[in-house]
Amino acid sequence: MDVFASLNPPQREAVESIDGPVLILAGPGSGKTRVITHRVAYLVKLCGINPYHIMAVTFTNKAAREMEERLNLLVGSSIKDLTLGTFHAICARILRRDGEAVAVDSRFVINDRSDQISLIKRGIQETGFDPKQYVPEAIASAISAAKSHMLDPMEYRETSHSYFEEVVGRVYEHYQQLLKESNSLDFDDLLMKTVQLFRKNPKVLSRYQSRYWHLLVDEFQDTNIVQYELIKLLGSKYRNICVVGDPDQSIYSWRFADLRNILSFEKDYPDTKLVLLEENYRSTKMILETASHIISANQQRKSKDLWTNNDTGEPVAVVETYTEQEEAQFVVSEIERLVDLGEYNHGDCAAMYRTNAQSRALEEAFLRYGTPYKLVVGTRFYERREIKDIVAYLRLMQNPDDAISLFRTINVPQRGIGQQTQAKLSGWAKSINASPYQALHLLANSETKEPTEKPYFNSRTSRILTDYLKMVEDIIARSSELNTVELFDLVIERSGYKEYILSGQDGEERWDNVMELRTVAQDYHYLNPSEGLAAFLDRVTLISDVDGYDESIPAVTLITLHQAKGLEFPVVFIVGMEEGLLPHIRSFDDPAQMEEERRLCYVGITRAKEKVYLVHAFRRNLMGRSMVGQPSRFLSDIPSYQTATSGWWQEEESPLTPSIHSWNKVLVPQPIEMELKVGDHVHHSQFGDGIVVSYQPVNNDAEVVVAFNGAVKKLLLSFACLEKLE
DNA sequence: CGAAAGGCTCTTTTT
DNA sequence: GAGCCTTTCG
Repeated sequence: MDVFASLNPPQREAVESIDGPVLILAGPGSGKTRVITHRVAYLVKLCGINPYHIMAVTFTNKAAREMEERLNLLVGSSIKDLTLGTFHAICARILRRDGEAVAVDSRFVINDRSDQISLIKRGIQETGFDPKQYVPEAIASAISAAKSHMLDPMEYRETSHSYFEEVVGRVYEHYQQLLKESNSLDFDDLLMKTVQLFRKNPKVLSRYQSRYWHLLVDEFQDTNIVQYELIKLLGSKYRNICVVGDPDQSIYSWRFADLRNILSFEKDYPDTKLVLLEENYRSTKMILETASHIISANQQRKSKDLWTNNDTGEPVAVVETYTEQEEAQFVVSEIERLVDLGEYNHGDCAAMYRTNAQSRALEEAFLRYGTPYKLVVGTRFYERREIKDIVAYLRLMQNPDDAISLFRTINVPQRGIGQQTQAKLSGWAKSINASPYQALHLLANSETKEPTEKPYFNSRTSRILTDYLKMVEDIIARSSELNTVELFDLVIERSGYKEYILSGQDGEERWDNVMELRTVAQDYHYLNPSEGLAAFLDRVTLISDVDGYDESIPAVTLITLHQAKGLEFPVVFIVGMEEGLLPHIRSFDDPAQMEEERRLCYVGITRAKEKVYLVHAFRRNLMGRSMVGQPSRFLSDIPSYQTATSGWWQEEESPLTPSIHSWNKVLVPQPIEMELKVGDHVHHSQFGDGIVVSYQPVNNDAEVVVAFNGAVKKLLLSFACLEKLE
């Protein structure tokens, strides 16, 4: 094997610079993935380093799996000793092994986002606040921010300055208590506890430091401070740290990823070797230039010179449709046209959007025309009710103190344990400082206790509770001798879940989902019982969205722009190119967030190899209401010579093809019935009330500048749907 | 005391 | 349009 064949000089340098810190800034399509895999292959094959001494961190499990497959081809099976995975997965493994030193019980379960929200909601209530006044999501986000900056509740409260932060601090403290009681960790804990473990236990740290001679981190622009600290700690012995990233593709700041990590890296490691990968092998010149124009408008950015030897290609198509339905129809009919021409097949095409809600209109159009598509819904499989139910049962077997899972399973199938009973049980458990499981145990087994200490349950309820407890205890008793699949089957059998789910709505489909989960469990049947169960549960919780994405299926990909990072397609449609959607309205008042929206757009366009369509609709249904939107500001950053606003993409008339207009031409010329003058009060459906600041007749239309509350907008009279207020 | 039906709010992106 | 919460009915 020649590890270097077909690497260009900077790629080769990135692969060969194995002594000391390396920062690789890799533009889109610059062969970043190849560099990383070849670097590992180089270390193992040519430098003779045992994969046991290498850690490679990827952004998704899917990326890890792909790297493993490629390395298997390049290096062979010895690669199984490589430490490979996401930060979260790697930390979970470390904590299962060594977490005791920071009071983490090795049987901990991991709470996903929705578990986290429900626990925080309980935290808000039990701290004496009102979850309606303090939105759990907002508190969750603040707590996550604190953890991402490694602040424990005490430290957080020392730094808090507002009343809201005071509330967050109190909830945070109590939330940690709840996590502890239920022996569970949230995503942020996995990272933070691992850092704490290393900081407080030099011996443990030293063991890991000695093990990892080489560290690699992909998607470094999307790491947060804790992750940075983790790498810094792990790498401080050998200092062979290689990080790869692209600041222009940083799109996770809302998850507290911090671009400053790249700056910190060069500061913390002054001897860093910097490698720039600037040759793009993916896209046409037109596409690359269009993307560059869009990203160049960002202020907070180092400019770089991306170039390609690829063909010039076609201009990017900018398309306006009348509604979102027409938008979806355009995407479908255009794909069918390309397929009919024999130029592409369905699997070459992807439709990308800013928000998940946008997938609906697309899906409907694909279904209606029978065009095959695949919707990337990795995590949503695991968010399904039936899946969460079964996972909750299995979590309970690993960790019966897990209150979330206990209350999720206690009345599913319905046993007659309603909210009242659950609240009583929960309250009593809390009052005696026990988990609900322990409380049930006391209830069932200790007749010696004072009767007043126990809550009163009528005989029927008592019996049901005892039966439930007995079922859980029985399964736990047998769990040590059952592999993951056997345990899975036992849970289904003893809980009566099959009959329950089959008798309900969409029973067959839901049962199929349960069986699909079972096939995942089969992957772990060869491990010993406790190890297998833990690994299975970690996997289903730490699953990332794109993990279930299968590129080999010959169908059109429907995907969010965030999920699309790291993928590539010959043909890319970006839909919803409108103000308020891309850029999203929530970024309007924050320039930094606006720049991130722009990067998101950049990520989308640079996924394309040959064709890009930027599509926007004149009106769109948002929350039931039909709204009129303006074309995205990003469209105006593309020089007109690089866009085709009509023509080339629809040489043949297709019966499906909707009427298409260019966004910068008049769409639906309407007679102007309204005369406005400076100073008039007007109403706009999106921006509210405002005052006309200027009025400029243009052809048959007029440009009106209106000062709305907080924003000054330039509008075209015929499209703005302004109402004159008297 | 539990299950089903209607009214309310809020809509970004996700390990 | 959906999920969550509250109310109402059995």
